[in-house]
Amino acid sequence: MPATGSRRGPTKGDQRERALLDAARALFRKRPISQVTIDELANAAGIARSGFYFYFESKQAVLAALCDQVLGESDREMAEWLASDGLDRGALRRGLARSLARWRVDGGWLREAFVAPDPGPEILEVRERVVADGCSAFSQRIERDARAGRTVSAPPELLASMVINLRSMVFADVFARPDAYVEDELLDALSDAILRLLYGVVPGSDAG
Amino acid sequence: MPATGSRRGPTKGDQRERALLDAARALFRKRPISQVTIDELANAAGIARSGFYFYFESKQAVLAALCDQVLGESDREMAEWLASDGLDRGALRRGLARSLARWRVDGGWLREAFVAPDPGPEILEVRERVVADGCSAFSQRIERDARAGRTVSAPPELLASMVINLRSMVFADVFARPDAYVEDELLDALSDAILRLLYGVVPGSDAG
DNA sequence: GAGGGTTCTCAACGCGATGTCGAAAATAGG
DNA sequence: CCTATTTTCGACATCGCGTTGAGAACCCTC
Repeated sequence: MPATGSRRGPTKGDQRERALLDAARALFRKRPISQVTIDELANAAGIARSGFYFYFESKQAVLAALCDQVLGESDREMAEWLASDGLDRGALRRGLARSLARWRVDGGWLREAFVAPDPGPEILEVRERVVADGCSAFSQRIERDARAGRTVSAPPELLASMVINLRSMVFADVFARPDAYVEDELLDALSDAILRLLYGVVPGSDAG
Repeated sequence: MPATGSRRGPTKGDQRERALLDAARALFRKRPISQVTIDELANAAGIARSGFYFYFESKQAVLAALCDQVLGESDREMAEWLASDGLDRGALRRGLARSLARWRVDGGWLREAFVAPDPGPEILEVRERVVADGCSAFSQRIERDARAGRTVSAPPELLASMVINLRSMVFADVFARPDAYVEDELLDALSDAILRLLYGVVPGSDAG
């Protein structure tokens, strides 16, 4: 099997690997992943098509690597709220804002990667890891709330996956129709919706 | 361009078109759409690969026709709740149950079709129509509630899309991991979540 | 600055899926 | 039975993927 990649110091090959990753990110931002051929990906990185396979096994593998990269960056987006106490709508809203900013840039292909019909094993692995991590982080927050006496009427894992999915889908929709929403209003509505979903009411709001 | 299909009376060709559609549905239930080749699709319907093109222009076209078919059947799932008055958790839950039953069978490929990265124009058209219809139906229900004095704190269209997406994602998850949920509990939790999302509280529940 | 191992590059090949064409077979009508 | 339309299929051309094996570039060490 090829695609062992380079192992020694940061030689020429590492530059190429980066170049491929960068080229891929740029291309995926412009066009559906399935329409980007390995040929043009390689060309964009300055090598021939067959050279591509020295670095990656397939387009899926590039995608997985790219996801890893981006998702690593995104880990801290919601950290503030996850660590916070009480409902803390402010922290939640800030986290959502950070998350939305990322979606605005890389949302398209990220969504493609994560929602793809038949992802290769590499993607599947990244996907499962990320979903599991996200759900467990949210679950913990929710369980903590439950112990603190806040009302939570469904299994925390289910609520966690609902919140995560809700966020993703709304952001995906924003990405698809950028002009349909005003960012501030959207963030307000989404924050409220999540708090309502989790706890039934929003402090300072008119629910009752 | 081929694929004009048969136009005269219900001759032999119409049977074949149906056979193709049926074969496609059966195959798509078993395997990711992208892995189903036109060759095996045609064979399953009893004709040679090249004969396929007499009936459809591409696999995408078959998929679009199939979506049309299924989505027509599904229109009435949530009708009861949409027409009902007040919170009517029972009607909501029944609608969700019906919807879930369909997802259990056709959810996989439907999701693939609707969530696909770069759908052909045919799919795109069906998709947009369905999403628009669904959102507007839900929006109307929500607006009616708002007028009736029930508290709704976000734009109805946004809430509608949240509810629809929430349902889809939860069902998609059920489809992916059938054993992770108990149907009754799931439906309870989802009904409550939706009511909470929309109105903040659930009648007879412990929110407050 | 020659040798030798590793790292990197690429042209050529084989494969499988798609879509097109034109000729032939089935079918229906007169 | 003869003819026109509908339906079927084999052969071809194309495109993208992944592999292979030969060799160029690089980087050490002596």
